[in-house]
Amino acid sequence: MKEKVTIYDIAKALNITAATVSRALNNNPKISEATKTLVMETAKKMNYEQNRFALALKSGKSHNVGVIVPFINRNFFSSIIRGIEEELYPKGYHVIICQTHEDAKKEEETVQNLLNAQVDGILMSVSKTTQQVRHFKKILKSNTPLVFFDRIKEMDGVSTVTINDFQGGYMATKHLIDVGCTRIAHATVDLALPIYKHRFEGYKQALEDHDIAYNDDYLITTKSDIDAGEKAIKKLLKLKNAPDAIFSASDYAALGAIQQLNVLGIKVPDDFAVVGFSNEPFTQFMELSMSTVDQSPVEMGKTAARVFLEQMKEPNLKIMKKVELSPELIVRKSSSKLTANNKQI
Amino acid sequence: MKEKVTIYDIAKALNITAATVSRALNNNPKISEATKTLVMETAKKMNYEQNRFALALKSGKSHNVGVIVPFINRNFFSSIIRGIEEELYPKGYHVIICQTHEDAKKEEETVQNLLNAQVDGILMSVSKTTQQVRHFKKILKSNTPLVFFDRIKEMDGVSTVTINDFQGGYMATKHLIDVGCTRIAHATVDLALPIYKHRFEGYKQALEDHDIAYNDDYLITTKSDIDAGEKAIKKLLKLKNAPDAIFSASDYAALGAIQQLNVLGIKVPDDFAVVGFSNEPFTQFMELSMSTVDQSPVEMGKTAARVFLEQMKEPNLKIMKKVELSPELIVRKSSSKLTANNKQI
DNA sequence: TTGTAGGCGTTATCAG
DNA sequence: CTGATAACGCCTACAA
Repeated sequence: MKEKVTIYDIAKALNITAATVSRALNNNPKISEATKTLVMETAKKMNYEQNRFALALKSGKSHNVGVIVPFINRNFFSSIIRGIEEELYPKGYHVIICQTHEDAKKEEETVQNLLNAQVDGILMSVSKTTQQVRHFKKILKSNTPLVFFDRIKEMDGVSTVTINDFQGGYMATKHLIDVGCTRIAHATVDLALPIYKHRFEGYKQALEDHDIAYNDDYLITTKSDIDAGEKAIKKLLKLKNAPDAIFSASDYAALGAIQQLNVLGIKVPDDFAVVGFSNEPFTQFMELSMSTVDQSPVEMGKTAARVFLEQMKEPNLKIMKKVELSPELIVRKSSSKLTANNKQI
Repeated sequence: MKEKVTIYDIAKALNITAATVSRALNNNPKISEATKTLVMETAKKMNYEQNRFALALKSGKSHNVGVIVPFINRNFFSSIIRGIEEELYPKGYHVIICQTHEDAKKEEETVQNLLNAQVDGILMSVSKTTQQVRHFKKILKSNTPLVFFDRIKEMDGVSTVTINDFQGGYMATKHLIDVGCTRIAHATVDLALPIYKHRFEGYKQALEDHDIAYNDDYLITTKSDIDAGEKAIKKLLKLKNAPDAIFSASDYAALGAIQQLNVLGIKVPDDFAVVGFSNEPFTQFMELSMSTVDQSPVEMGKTAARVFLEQMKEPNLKIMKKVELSPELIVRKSSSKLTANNKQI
């Protein structure tokens, strides 16, 4: 009952040869319809299942793709993975997931590992600590399609899917200006990483476009957690000319900021407006819901998957595609002043 | 540069035979240390990587495990997956993830799919709509270890990892009684599913143990979303003898309940206490943070993975293990009345 | 201690 | 249209 049935078994049953069975199963045009249907039927009858290993050995394709993210249980990443899975499953690919824990070394090791496993492609978001690109080059050298999403590393031959972080930063900042804020601080995480750099640049550009001088004191570098947000507020409020708003590149830091503002008795949004980034689920469930920038992660995952599929279609020519999705500003209570010409969501 | 080097290549380079190379690489005791190290070295030098397909074809083991969940981007599940990955990766297994979207048909198909892919085991949480067990039997018949986590189906030969939902329901309800509530409602999702049934039974038992009569009017079946929670509150408050607390088997419904209570101007927790279930991340970030029951999902994933590994160690004997983790009551503001003898977290 | 040969399940090439 | 055969890369009796 449990022994696998092979094409030989069904060949024997029909008094033909395995090659014919194989061809029939693969819809080879030079097989008579008669035997084709005959083979198909008995195959079904005998519960035949193609052995993927044999196929993989022969073809060199595993029909698996590797996905590497820092942590799986971060909503942003798990949503991307969801998108990838939904796009790739119908095409017969399985998704192998690995996490780096933001550790460059683990990332290198994982890449090597997936390469050994002969995945047909690697889709990944680069760890924060990654400096080297050696392991990425190895992927390319092995002729395996590589797609970066969100956290990218500029490299020749690698496709990327990102959102327009500049635009996101711009929108968030412009919104704060629109609701009447004039001293807008920015909390970033690490300006060495493109995503944060672009958000910062968008912030700066929005200020400039509205004749607000950029103030270095208002730029604060924090970790992406609640604690960091609290500290940031403490520090900012000590300034002579304290800000009246903050655009945080991290929802978590923004949350910490709001909590600290509450502690200090400063009214959000009236006395201090806050906008985060990422649209983490909790932002909409907070009593004082948080304005933020949505990155449509599921869509991002689907897009990354589609880029990979395109690449698979043209195995001989190197495609390098850069897709940029548009962020969406979501205005909620934390920045909804009555003076504003904005619509509440 | 990109052609794979095989054991034949390294055999040729050393003027020995591939078999010897294979043995050396596998640390076969009947190979001289001299050739062993020699082989090892040149293998490294030539960047030899074992072809996993060939190995898989020969051994029948893929070193992949399949994980099936309803949705990947639900914190509970992604945390479980995180635990599984962290436990299995060091042992050389890769984790393939698939989602059912709570669709029984998709679940069957996915199982079949993973079986074809010859995964070495399947770890899964059963879809809400699943009635049949045909596909599970197929897994067992193929001699593939099967581990259910959280959402299980009682079946012979299947290991399970769950939390003690009865205890969770009991703790939550007892806590509400402790803070002085006497008319405690319960929102469930589907009593046909073991997890919800057990939570309900815990609820009932706690009432009984404290001499509170169970009231059928207080049992309300909702979906697991915000909307459902709002409706539930509306319905409950129409009762002649309206409840003064609710234990919801879903954090989302609990959230909806709190929101609706706010709309109606009913003070939480003083006039109406709320406890949810699952400890979704948003529950602690709400302005009025929500009491809930934590299920330690990462630990659950790790445990499921360990159960799988045990099973792999003893391939000949059928192990059937039932692990039950303890839930943890997390008391937050939504149920922290001053009258209570509880500690705030 | 090492070599030889066969097989894991498929597919591709070459005949017929 | 179909059959025979080799090959994908590795492992393992069996022989030497």
